[in-house]
Amino acid sequence: MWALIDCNSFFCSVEKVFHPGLEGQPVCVLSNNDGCIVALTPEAKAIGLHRGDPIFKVKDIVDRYKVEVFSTNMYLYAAMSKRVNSIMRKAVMHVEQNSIDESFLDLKGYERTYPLEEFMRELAERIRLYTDIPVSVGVAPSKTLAKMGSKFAKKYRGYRGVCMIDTEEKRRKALELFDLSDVWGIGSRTFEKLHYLGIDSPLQFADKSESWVRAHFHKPGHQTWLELNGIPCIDTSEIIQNKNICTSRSFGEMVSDLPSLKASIATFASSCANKLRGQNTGAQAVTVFLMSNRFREDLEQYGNSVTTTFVVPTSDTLEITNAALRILEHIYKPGILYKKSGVIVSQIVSMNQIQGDLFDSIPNRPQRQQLMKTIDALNHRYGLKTIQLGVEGDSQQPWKVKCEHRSPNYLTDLNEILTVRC
DNA sequence: TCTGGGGTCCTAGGACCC
DNA sequence: TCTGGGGTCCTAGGACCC
Repeated sequence: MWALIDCNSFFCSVEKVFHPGLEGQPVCVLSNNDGCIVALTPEAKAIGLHRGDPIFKVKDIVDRYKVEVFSTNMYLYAAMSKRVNSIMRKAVMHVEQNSIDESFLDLKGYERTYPLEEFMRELAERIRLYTDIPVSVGVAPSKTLAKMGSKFAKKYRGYRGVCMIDTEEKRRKALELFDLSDVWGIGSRTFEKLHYLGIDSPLQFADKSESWVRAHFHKPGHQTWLELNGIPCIDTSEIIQNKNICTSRSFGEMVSDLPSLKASIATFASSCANKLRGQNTGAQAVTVFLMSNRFREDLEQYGNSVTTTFVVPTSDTLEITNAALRILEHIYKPGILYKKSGVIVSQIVSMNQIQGDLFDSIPNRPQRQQLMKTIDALNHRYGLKTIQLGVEGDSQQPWKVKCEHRSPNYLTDLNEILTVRC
C-alpha cells in the first residue's frame, strides 16, 4: 500500500503558522510579481476566489472580505517542507517527495505492525503537533488511488484526515464519486477526449477493457487506467536529480534596454550555476530566452531562444554567465518592450565524472573551482549575494519582481526570526 | 496599470547510418 | 509491374503535474 500525504493549502498554512490570528480567515498567497493567486484557504475559496485568478481582477472581493494577501516566499515554504518531510522519514523508511507539499510513503510491510489507518492518523497528528501544518492522507494500493483518497480526506471531515481505499467495494465507490477531471494524470485534453468517448466518471473509465484503452490512448492513459484498477505502475523513485534547471522571471516593469536585460540574464545565469554547484553537478548546455508581453496585443511581439554548448561540463558562474550574455547579445532586438527572460542549463552530469578536453578554453579549472568554493562559502556565511557579479546590477533594477507582502524568512535567516512578546 | 515558475514524460518525425 | 530493411540519435511539441 501507498500513502500520499498532502499538506492542506500548504503556502497559506505556512503563513498561518507565523500569523496565528488568521485561523478561520480567508488567506491567499500570490505568484511572483504579486500576479496571480497560487494558493488559497477554503475560506477564500468560499467567497469566490480561485487558484490562478489575476489578483487585480478580484480586487473588489479581496477588499470587501478583507482577505489577507501574501507575496510568495519560497525560502520559507521550502524550509517548512523540509521539516514536514523529516517527520515522515522518521516514521517510514521509504519516502518519495513528489512536490513541495506532498510525499508518497511506501507502506509495504507496515501493515504487519500497525493498522495502517491508525498509523497514518498518528503521523498526521504528529506533523500537526510539531509543525502546525495540517495534512490530508490517502492510503491505497496505487499512487493514483492514494491521491484520490487524500482528496476525499481533505473534503470530508468524517475521515479525520485519513481516507483508506483498501477494498474493492471502497475502490468502486471512490471511483464513482470522484471528479474525472481531478484524477491524477487526466488533464484538460484527456478529459475532453474521454467525454467525447462517452466517459464521464473514473469508474466508467476503469471498467473499460484493456484493449479499448490501448486502442484510444498511449502509455500515459494506459498507466492511469491500470492505477485506477488498483495495479500500481507509476514509479517515481528513480528521479534522483533534475535534467534541466531553469531560472526565469516576469519583470516588475517591462524593459527594452540591453544593460537591464544583461543584468537580468546575469542574475539568472549565476543562480543556475549556484544550483548546479549545490548538487555537485555541471551543465553542458545553456539556453537563454527573451519574451515580450503576450497580454499586450497593442505592442510588437517578439520572442527568441538560443542554446549553446560547453566543451567541458561546467558549474562556473563566470563561464555560464559569459556564455549566456553572448547569446543575449545575439538574440536581442532593440525597440521591443520585454516582459520576461530566463536561463536554462541542461545536459547535467555529476562533477565526479567530468571528461576533460585537450582544447579546453579554460586552462585553470582547478583554480576556478576553488574560486567558486570561496564565493559560495562567503555567501553562505554572510548572506546571499554578499559576493556577486557586477553585471548583475543592484537591487533597484526595474525588472526586479514586485513582492509587497512578503513574510520574513522566519526559518532560515537569524535576522528575520520571529519575535514573541510576552 | 496589472496576468507565475519550474518541472517531467512521451511521441512523431527528421536526419542520418550501413 | 517491380524501388530494402534495420537501426540510432535528436528535437519539437503535446500533455501533464504542482
